[in-house]
Amino acid sequence: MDVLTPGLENYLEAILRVGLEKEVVRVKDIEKLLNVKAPSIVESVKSLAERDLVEYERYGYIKLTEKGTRIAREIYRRHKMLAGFFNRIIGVDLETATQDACAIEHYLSKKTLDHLLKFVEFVESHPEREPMWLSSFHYYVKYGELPDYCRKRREEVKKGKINNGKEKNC
Amino acid sequence: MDVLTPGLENYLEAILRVGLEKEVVRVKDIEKLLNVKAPSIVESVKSLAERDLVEYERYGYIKLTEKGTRIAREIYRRHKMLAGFFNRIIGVDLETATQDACAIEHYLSKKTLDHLLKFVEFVESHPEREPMWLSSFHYYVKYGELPDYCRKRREEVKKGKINNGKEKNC
DNA sequence: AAACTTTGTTAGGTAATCCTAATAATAAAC
DNA sequence: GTTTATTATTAGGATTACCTAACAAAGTTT
Repeated sequence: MDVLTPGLENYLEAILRVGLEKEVVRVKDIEKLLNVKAPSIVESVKSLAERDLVEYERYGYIKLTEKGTRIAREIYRRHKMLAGFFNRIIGVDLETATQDACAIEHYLSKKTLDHLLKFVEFVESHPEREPMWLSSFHYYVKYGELPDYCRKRREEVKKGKINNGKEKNC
Repeated sequence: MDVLTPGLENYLEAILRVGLEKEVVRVKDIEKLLNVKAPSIVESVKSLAERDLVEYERYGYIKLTEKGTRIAREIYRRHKMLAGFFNRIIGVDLETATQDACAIEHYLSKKTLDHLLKFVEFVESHPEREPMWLSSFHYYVKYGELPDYCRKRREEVKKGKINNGKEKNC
């Protein structure tokens, strides 16, 4: 089950991410990516090596094993999903979204992660254009009020002119 | 600033929550609520007392100070918002939603929390009935496919019969 | 009020993550 | 091929947040 602590998950993910950009992964790369000092990294990489998730020899490169790669990809998928959710749906800037995804990605239950993933898929199932309600939400966040076409519609609903009950938030 | 560690935030919140249900708050109440052994609680309550967030004397009751109450309420608001988001919007059962809210509530940035709150408000701004797209999403999560009326509509869009570009996910 | 039960405290310990300072290995430059 | 610079490791410590076991106080029963 969940043998991996949040910290170790984070290192595993970082190793994968560095590996996507560079030929080889070294301690200093992780140092930069995670803003963590070298000794912490060495310690954690050793721990990952004990679990057969990475191969590592003193002063050498850090390489994910097959098992490590599999798990790291899983974690990274989670990360991207969460960051995308915060950024594209909730409307937070990418940097904050990424940071917050990092902060919570190791703590959510499988079930919630699954539902969130489905939510993102659902919302973005037609990626050519975002759903109307979502645009409306982004407008709401930005300007603090529902956009014009919504207000108008609401007035009408209020006056009883429209009430098909099929639309919410506009 | 964020002087409060995640753990302490959690105890503060727990004290508030117990206080909402019972006249007085004691160590054993927190013990039950958080599933944590007494010594951990005593330790943390002492720490909260040092910060003037609670009043506490050995073998006595635990009482939030004014400042403590203010902060605890803030934290609890966050908690409820997140649990509600997971439960009512993302569609996770209440127990899981609550658990996951607990797990992440101390780690999210102010910005993201703010956007999430707005999102919940936005979605539930007409609480009499949930938005159509949300019902559609819940159906999607449950049955793995878009509900009938959506599929039908999609077919029509595909055939070029409809394409007003104003609707997504149905 | 003595005995028992419940509750709270202290002391001491563990695990996960981080750190600094000192040391060692490797790589680069002269 | 020494010297220098970069990079990695070890040793030792701090913090947070838990725990168990032993003890102490408060509350309850008879």
